[in-house]
Amino acid sequence: MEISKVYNPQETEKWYNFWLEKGYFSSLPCRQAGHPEPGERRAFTIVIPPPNITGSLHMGHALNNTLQDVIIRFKRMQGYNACWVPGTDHGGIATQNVVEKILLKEGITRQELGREKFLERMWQWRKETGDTILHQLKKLGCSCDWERLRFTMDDNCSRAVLNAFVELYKQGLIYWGSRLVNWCVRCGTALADIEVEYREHKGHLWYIRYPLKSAISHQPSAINYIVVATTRPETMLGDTAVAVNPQDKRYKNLIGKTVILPLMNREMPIIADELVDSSFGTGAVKVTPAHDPVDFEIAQRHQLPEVKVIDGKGRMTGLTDKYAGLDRSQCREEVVKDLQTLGLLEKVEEYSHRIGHCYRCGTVIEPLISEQWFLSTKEMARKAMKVVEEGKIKFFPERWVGPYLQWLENLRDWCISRQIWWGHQIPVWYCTHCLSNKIEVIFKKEILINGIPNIGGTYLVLLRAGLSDKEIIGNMEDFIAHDIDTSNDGVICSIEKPVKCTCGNTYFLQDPNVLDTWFSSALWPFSVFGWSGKTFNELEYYYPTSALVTGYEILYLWVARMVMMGIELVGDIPFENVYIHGIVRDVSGRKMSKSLGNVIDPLDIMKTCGTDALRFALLYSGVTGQDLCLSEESFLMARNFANKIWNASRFVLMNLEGFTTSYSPLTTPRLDLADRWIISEYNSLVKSVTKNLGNYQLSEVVGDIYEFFWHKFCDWYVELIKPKLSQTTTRADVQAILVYILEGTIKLLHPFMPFITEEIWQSLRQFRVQSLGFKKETGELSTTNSQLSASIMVSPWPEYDEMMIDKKASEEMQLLMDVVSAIRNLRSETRIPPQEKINLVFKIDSSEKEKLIQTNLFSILLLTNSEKLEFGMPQSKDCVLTIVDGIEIYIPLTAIDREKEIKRLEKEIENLSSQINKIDQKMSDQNFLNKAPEEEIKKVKQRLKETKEKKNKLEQTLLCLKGG
RNA sequence: GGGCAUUUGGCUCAGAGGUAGAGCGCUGCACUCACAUUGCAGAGGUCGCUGGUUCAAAUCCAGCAAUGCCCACCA
Repeated sequence: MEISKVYNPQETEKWYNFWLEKGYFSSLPCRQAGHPEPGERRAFTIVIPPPNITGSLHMGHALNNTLQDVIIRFKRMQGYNACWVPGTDHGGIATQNVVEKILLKEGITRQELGREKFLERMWQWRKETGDTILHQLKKLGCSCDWERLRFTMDDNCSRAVLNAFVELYKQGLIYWGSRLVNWCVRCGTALADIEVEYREHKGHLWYIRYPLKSAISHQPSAINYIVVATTRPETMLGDTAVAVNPQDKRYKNLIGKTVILPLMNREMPIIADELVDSSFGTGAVKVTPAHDPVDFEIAQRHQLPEVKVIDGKGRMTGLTDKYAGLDRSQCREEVVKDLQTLGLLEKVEEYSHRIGHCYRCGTVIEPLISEQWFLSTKEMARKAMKVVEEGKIKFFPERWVGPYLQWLENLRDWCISRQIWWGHQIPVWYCTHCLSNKIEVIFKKEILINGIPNIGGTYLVLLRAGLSDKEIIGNMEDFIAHDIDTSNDGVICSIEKPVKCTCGNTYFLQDPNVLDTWFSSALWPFSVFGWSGKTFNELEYYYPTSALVTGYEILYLWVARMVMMGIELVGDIPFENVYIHGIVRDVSGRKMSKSLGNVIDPLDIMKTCGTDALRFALLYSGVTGQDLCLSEESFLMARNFANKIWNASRFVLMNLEGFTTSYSPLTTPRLDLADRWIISEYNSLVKSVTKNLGNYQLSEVVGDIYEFFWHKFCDWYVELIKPKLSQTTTRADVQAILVYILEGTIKLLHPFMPFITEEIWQSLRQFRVQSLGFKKETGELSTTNSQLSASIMVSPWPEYDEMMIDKKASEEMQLLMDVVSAIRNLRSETRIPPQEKINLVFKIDSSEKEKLIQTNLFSILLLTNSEKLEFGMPQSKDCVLTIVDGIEIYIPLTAIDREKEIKRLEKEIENLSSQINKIDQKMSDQNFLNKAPEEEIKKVKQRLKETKEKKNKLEQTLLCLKGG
C-alpha cells in the first residue's frame, strides 16, 4: 500500500466533491425517506454569519468559517445531527454602492435609471457575482448544508422580514417619528447610531461673538456680546439660542436676554441648561437643534424652533440667505470669512476631536432632523440583557458579557429605515385618498415657510418616492378629486399590498424606504428555518441554535440584535453559546487592509500551502478571543506539519503488508515500554482534545495534536519501532499500534485539516477493504466496523480509555528519552561524527533503573547509533561523561581533545554550582523549612543531592583529566 | 471621561504559586534507508515597572507606564 511520494495539497482537496455527492453535509438524513422530521438524533446547529454578497474571502472570513467548520465537523463525528446553515447577506448600502459605482462608469445615476430598472440591475449583479464567496467557502472546506442555502432577500427570508415588521408594528414597537438622525450625504440615507464610525480629526475651534440685543452697559469699554466656541461655524446659520450652564456665575445675569445671530440677524434667547459644561470653551454654547444631537435635546426641553440649514446632500438650504446652495464645507469658509470681516471672530484654536463617518463610505456624517421608522428597543434590550445575566446564553470568552450588557443598557431606539432602494421595502401602505386632505394641509403649510421640507412626513414620503414638487401638486389634485374619509388615517401595515381601503379607495402608495440590512440579519437564526412560514417543525427542532461564531466587531451590530429579535418574535434565545474570536492582523498588529498593502490573501495561501495548512495556521496562531497577528511564516509552519503528517502516514502505509485488520494488540503482555507509552499518550490526547473542543479551546487542541503527532509519535515512537517491523515476532503488534494511533490521530485532526485526513483515511480504508477481501469498487459496505466508514467525515469520534493512560510508562519513557538526548548531546559536543558507531558504559546505582535500561537497551543503541552498552566502569580513561538522573554515561574514545573536554566540563560544573547555590540558599531558609509543605522540601532536598552528586562526579573527572 | 485587552528570548505567541516553554529565525552537524516542507544538537529571556500577600510570585493583589481596542452629549 502506498500513497504518492510527494504531498500535494491540491490533490487532496478533491474530496470536497465526494462529500458533497455523498450528501454528508446534509443535516436531514431522513429527508430522503419522506420524513419532514429531522430524526431522532440531537441537533447541533450553527447559522453562518452571512457574508455580504459583495464579499470576497479574506482572512477574517477564513478564520470565522474555519472555526465553525471545526466545531460542526467535531459535533458531526460525535454523532449529532450537525446542521450548518450557509447563506449570504444582501448588504444594503454596501451592495447598492457597488452597483451604483458600476453605473457611474456607464455614466448613469440610479435616479436616472429609476427604482424598478435599478433593482433589476441589482438582481442581475447579484446573480452574476453574488455567489463568489460561497464558492470560496467551499474551497475552504466548509461542510455547510448547502441544501439550506439562504439569502436575506430570498422569498423565505423576505417573508420573515416583512412578517417581523408587521408583528412589531402591531405591538406598537415600530413607530414613525421625526428625530435627529445620522445622515450620510453621499449615500443619501439615514444610518443607525452604531453605523457611525468616529475618527479623530484635527480641526479648529472658532470663538464667535454674538452681540446682545440691548447693551448691558453703555460704557464704551463694556463688552456687549457673548462669545461661543464651535467646531462647525457653518451651523450657526441654524442657531436658535445660546445656552449656558445655570450655575455659571459669569452668565447668570445674561440668562433670558436676547442676542442677535450674526449674518442672519435673527433674535434668539440665552437659555440655561444643565448639559452645558461651563469648563469648556467659553462656557456658552450656540444651539443648533437641527444639526446637533445635544442641541436637539436642549431644544426639545426649551421648545426652541428648529431651523434646517443643511440638506440631505450636504448643501446649505434656502433658509441660509446668501449661503443657500453652497456645499457645507464651502459655506464654512464663507461664514468664517464674513465673521472676520465683521470683527466677530474672536480667535481660532487648533482643536482635535472625533467626527462621525459613514461606516460604508467614510463620508462625514451630517446630523439631520428627518422622519424615519424607529424600533423601540428599551423593553427588548432589557430582555436581551436578562438572558445573558442569567447565563442562558454563554459567551466565550466571558469578558464580552460586560460590553454586551453595557451597550444594551444605553441603547437608544433603532432607526431602521434607509433611503436606498436595495433591501426590503417597508410594508406600509398609504391610501392616497385618505391622506390627500392631510397632504394638502401640510403641503400648503410648507409652502408658506419657504418650501423647506422639515415637517410633514407624508410630504416626505411622496418626495422620496421620487415625485417632484410639481408632480406632488399634480397628484394632489388627483387625490382631492376623491371623497375624503377623515375617520381613517390611511396608513396600513401589511405584507401584501392592500386591496381596498375602508374608504373604498384602491390606490396605495408603498412607503419608499427600505429596512436597515441589519434588521434582516437580526432575524437570521430563525428566518433561515422558515420562521413565519410552513416549516415550523424545523424551527422547533433546530432553534435555539447551538453556537454562534463571530468576531467581536459585530457584537452590537448583530449579536445583540439577534438576541432581542429572537426573544421578541420567536419567544426564545437564538443561540446557546456565543464564541467570539478576534480580528486578523498583520505581524505588526495592524488590521489587514488593501490600502495598507499588508493583506495576506487566503486564496493565495491555499494555492501555495494548501487549504489544510491555511486552516491549521489560523487556529494555531491565536488564542481564544484574542486578535491574531499573522505572518506568512505561520502558514509555512502549517504546511510543513501537513507534509509531516503525509510522510508519517506514508511510512505507516508502506509497512502494512501482512497486517490483519481484526487484530487488536492493545492489551497483550508483549507490549514494550514505547508501545505502552504511545498508547498512553494517545489516550490522554483524545481526552484533552475532546474536552477542549467542547470549551472552544481550539488553539490549545491544535497545539496538543501537533506536539503529539510530530514530537512524540514521529520523533520517538516511529523511530523506535522501525527495526521491530522486520521482526516476525513483533511486526503485527507494531503494525496494529501504528494503525491505531494514525487512524485515531487523523480523526482528531479531521475537523482542522479535513482534506489530508480524508486522503489518508481513504488509503487506510482501501487497505482494510482489500485485506478483508472486498473489492475496491464495491462501494458502500454495510458493516458495523466503523473503521470502514466510507469517509472519515462520518466516522465516529475516537473514544479514550482511562485505563490506557499509564503514568508509569510516561515516567520511564521520559527517563529513556533523557538518556538518549544526553548521549546525543554528548556526541554533538564532542564532535563524534553521526555515522560513527560508539560504545556506551553506564554506571547505575539503582537496580530498578538498571533494569529499565537493560530492558530498553536495544532502543538506546538504536537512537544513539551505538554499538554496545555495558554496565560498570569504563576500562579506558579516555572517556567523555554525562550524567542523567544519577546515571553516569561514559563514551570511551580512542582519543579525546583534552582542552576542549576540560572546557566543556568546567562550563557544566559552573552551571551546576550556580544551581546548587540557589538551592542551598533555599534549604538554609528557616522559614521555608518551617512552612513549606513536606513534599516540597523533600523534592528540593532530592534535587540538591542529585545536583551535588553530579557536580562531584564531574569534578573528579575533571581532576583526572587535568592530572592525567 | 469611563471600560476592556495586551506587555515572556530577534519575531509570533503558549504557560501558570515551587528548577522559564513552543514555532519561526539564528549557529553547528547530518541527504540512497517515510519526510531537507527533514533529522540531531546548540546559542538566546533578571517573564513592562513599583509595591503588597506568601516560606516561595513570571504566576495572586494594588498602583503605575506603554500599546491597542471599545464606549460616552464637552460644542
